[in-house]
Amino acid sequence: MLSQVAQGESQVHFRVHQFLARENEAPDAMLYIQEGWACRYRLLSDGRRQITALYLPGDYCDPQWVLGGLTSQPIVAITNVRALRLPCKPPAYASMDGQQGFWLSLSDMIERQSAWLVTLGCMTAMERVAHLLVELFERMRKAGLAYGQQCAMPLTQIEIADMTGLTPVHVNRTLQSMRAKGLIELQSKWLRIPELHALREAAAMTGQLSAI
Amino acid sequence: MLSQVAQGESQVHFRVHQFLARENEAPDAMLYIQEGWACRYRLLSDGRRQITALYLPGDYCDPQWVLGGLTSQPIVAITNVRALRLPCKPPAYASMDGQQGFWLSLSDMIERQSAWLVTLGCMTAMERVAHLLVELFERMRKAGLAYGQQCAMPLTQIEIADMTGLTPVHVNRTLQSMRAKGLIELQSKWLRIPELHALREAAAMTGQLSAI
DNA sequence: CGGACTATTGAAGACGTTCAAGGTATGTGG
DNA sequence: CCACATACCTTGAACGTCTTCAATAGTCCG
Repeated sequence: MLSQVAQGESQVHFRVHQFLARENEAPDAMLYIQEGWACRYRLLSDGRRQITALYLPGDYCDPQWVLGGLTSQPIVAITNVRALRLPCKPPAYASMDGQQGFWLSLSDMIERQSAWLVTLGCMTAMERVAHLLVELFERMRKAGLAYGQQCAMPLTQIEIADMTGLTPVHVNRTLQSMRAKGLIELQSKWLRIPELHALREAAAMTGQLSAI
Repeated sequence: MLSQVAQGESQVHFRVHQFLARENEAPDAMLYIQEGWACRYRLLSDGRRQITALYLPGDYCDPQWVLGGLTSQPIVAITNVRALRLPCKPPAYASMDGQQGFWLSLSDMIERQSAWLVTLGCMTAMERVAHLLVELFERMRKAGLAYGQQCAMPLTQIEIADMTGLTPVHVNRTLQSMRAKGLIELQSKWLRIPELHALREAAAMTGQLSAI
């Protein structure tokens, strides 16, 4: 979408576990992720954590910032991240006219969030993990980062647990069960999906349109 | 916010269980809810249902429609609904300049959705139900529809179950447990919260800012 | 009054959690 | 290059929360 560094834009880098944004900040710029993964999350006082959004290459971070207000949740790098800094003075929606891609991005984020409400509210462990892996694969493919049936998958099982609302132990057992069924091959941060159709079925995503 | 019927606007009414919107429609107008409750939901092929948004008086239905695209989820009336029809031709963001209230509304909706991801991903049954009741009460109060410690609460236990990701049976037991602890009084569609502070604590909402 | 939906209660069972321990990678510094 | 530390993954056993199934009682409305 953005192929070169234009006026006011600059490249920034973040290392694993480094914050792209902290809580209650007034963001002055959005980030266009070029490489690496990041996530937004909420931490409860007793240590429970829920990841509420994932940012992959090609994503804006965070689209909702243009609506104004403070950042309500921190965003942290899951891998090393390279991004483009896009200055914006919220509420900056006026200046976004014609940036179809950006509004689509906001719309997509809301849509994904809705889909995750359904997943967390209705689905079994297997369906949740399957849903996550399908979503990741299809987003990576859309970003041109899938190679045949494979793509990078840098999430740890703890991070998968914090996304799916499960415990790390149960995520482990669920992944093994999926491996045993031949639904996925997952090792050394690399995911292969022999039959996407089968995995989508296991995710109760039949009938839903693919993200492609 | 809107006190009279202006150009192009018109009042519309919906009865309980009537659709405000169906799936895969191209919405040509937003609705500004004046009276009554409605909800957006997703239904799975095997009957599981997740309510993904609640629309109360003073809410726009649905803010994300201005971002364009088709409606991805149906919206149905929970009670009789009176609303104002606000024509808009998406993408209509350009014409929304200066409508601060509207953008705030979109921002609030995204914020609430994030909060519900946390609730569904991390919280116990008691915390989920408490969270829902606190949120409803504070939204009703904001709309000027709370009277002291009380407000209307037209949701059935089945609808509470579909919001919280629990079974109706367990919602029933949870509500009784909350009544036994003196956290709520709930009967004939009317909610009273003796000590909001205590209920917020039961909802693990301590430290979070009130919606007021 | 009758029918449909909603609320309540009990008992049994499943899915996921918790606790605990051991094993395997990964990276860093000496 | 090896030693060590840290983080991540894997496995087992016991437990708990929530579900499921089923039956009864209450409420609303034509």
